[in-house]
Amino acid sequence: MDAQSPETNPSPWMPFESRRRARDEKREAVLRTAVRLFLEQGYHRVTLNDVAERLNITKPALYNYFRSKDEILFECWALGQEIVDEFIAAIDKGGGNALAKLRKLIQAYAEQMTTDSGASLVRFDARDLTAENQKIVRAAKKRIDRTFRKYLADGVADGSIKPCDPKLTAFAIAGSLNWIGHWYQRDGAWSAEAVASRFAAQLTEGLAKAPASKRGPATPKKSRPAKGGRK
Amino acid sequence: MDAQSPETNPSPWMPFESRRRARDEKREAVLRTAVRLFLEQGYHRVTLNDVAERLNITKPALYNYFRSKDEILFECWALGQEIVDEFIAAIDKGGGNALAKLRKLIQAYAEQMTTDSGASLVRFDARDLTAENQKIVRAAKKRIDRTFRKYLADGVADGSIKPCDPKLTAFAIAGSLNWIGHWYQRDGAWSAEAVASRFAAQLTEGLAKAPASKRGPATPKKSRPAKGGRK
DNA sequence: CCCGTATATTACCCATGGGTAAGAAAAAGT
DNA sequence: ACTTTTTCTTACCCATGGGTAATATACGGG
Repeated sequence: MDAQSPETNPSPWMPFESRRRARDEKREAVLRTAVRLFLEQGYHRVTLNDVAERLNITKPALYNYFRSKDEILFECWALGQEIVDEFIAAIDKGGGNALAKLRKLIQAYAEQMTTDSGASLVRFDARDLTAENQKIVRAAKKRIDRTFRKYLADGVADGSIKPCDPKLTAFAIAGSLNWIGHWYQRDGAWSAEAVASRFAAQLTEGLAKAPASKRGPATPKKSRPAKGGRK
Repeated sequence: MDAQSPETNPSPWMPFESRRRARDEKREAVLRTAVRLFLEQGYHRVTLNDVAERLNITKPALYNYFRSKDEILFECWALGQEIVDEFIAAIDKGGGNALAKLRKLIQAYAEQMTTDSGASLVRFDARDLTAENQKIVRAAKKRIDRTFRKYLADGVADGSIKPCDPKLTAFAIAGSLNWIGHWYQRDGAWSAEAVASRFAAQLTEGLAKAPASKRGPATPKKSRPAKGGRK
């Protein structure tokens, strides 16, 4: 993930300097700044002046890139959702039985929750969007939910997961994962990958039918040299 | 806008009728209405006029009972927190080993999440409150978190729970439970108690050291472990 | 160097909604 | 009754902040 130095502005608008970056880069810079501010202070407490100020521009300049505040919010959300859709597609195409796919999904989703764009998926309020965009958000949430339920149901069917109610279990897992977006902070004791792998292990070990010996033994931290993040 | 919800018109201010209820009842009625509206539409989209209108009064009348909008929000939150504090105290005083207490806590907390006052604990944004009230909220959240972690740590210590990281596991459990406040709706297929007991079972069965038979905990020893881990 | 286009700024509009002032209308006290 | 206190209403204030208009500045091509 892009190194965004603390507190500094990665703004393409340097006060008195080359202001000639490509339009898309500026658009993205707006979104990165907006996401950060929305998460820090909450959408309703952040004004467009705040966003603009942090970018060394003025509010009306934002309207060259976006039509409204809620469109900015939506695009922020979309950035995060895009990533989720991508890894869902990748996992779905990949191999493994249902339980293995579920583990991958949990791992990827948990990691996503530790990022700004991931946290925005659960910490933004869809009701701040237009009716049309709310529909899009609802559809996306439904896609995620369906994926979790499908893996659970498939796992029960193929015997890799012990009988459970897919709907309720999906809610339980999603809740655990979404919550990461509320408490995780980069400067904490746990790396994103560490949190994700612990969650993947812990959330599935109660579900696996046979003693989960695929990769991580029941004892968590011995065999996995998962110290610093690879990648 | 729409007509009053047919079943729910607990307003002591009937249009042209007895307006003589006790002050505290009216205060509570304001809070019940406010909680409902805040949950339905979100704090920032609800105006005090909206709240007043649903109570058949006008906005300034609210200021006889509250000093500000954010005080109303805080009192709404406090109603829900009070209940949590009560059952935490009850469970803590009650019997059972750490695992049993954890189950009780999960059950009670899950049920609370299916109520308006419970959902408000996780769906309200503390940043809408004054700095002092934010401190109170943070302290309360910390109390809950400490309770979960304590039961987990005690359980690991007394052998009723298999080794795990109490902090991370507490987050996982709390996340599942808090999420209930986001998806549960009373008119769904599941009763609050049913959801709660399923969660209590499912979230702990992966933790229990011995295969948990339906009711009888594996080892109902007299274990009353040291309680003062830290304070 | 000039002109068209993209981009940014200054200055403004105005709906919204929290909050208040002043006084009417009930309750309660005497 | 009539006075006092509490409760509620009408009418208003005004800071906030999303959004716009008019205009200025930079940029790229001829």
